[in-house]
Amino acid sequence: MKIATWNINGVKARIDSLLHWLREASPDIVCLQEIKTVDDLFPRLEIEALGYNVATHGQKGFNGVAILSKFRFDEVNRGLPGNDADEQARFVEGVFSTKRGVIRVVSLYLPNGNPVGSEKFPYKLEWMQRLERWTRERLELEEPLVLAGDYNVIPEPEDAKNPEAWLGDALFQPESRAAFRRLKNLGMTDALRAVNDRPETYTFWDYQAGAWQKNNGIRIDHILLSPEAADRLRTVRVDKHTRSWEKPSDHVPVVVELDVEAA
DNA sequence: ATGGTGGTCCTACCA
Repeated sequence: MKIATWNINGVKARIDSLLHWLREASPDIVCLQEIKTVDDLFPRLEIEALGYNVATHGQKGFNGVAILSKFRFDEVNRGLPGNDADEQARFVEGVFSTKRGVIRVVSLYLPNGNPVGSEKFPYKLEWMQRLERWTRERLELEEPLVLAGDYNVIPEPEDAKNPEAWLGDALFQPESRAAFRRLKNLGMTDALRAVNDRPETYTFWDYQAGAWQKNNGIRIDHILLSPEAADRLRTVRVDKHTRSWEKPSDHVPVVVELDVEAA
């Protein structure tokens, strides 16, 4: 089973690229972030025509996440619990049947948090605290769990070409990095780090200042696996070539292959 | 480099 995450930075602007990549990569489950549309305007038909089921959690203009799946959804849960005042669409969970129990897959778009010092940074940390609590509860189920998405966290200096340039940024604050470590310390495995030690593996390059041309990237799109999922991890791949396409997203897909079969 | 680019939606806001 191939499970991918991709921040597509606007599904309407990216639909041709998305369809092309779906045909090329043939992932079984895809977690999308920043769809930037309400559910009714999501280009569902074109994607369904490729054999995918679609679950969206959209919002007008900003944010928005979705899961595409070649397998039928047993269950869909929208929104990260724990704060009824939070109206931002950043979290959707899909549950699927496998030959041995279920697999749970989350598409998450963690708050950016910039600028540090504004109300956006504590919102980011509060969201991460809720994600930690949610994950701790899900881990009690002892099921394969995949938390895939744009975490907006640079975990370590080696996850940036120029780490010193990010010192004042919410993505690289000690508090953001510590919250990401707490999530991992619950027992979650950073899939890419588990099987890939190649230097300069990034998932985001800014549109500005020739960042792509200079490979001035950062690794902020992560796939975290529960023990039951990590034990079945086969491969991890970053589809970096999509960043060279016309009208690219500033993020590229990350794909894991798990030794899990759908029912 | 108090800029640089891009998406959404039409006026700024977000990243």
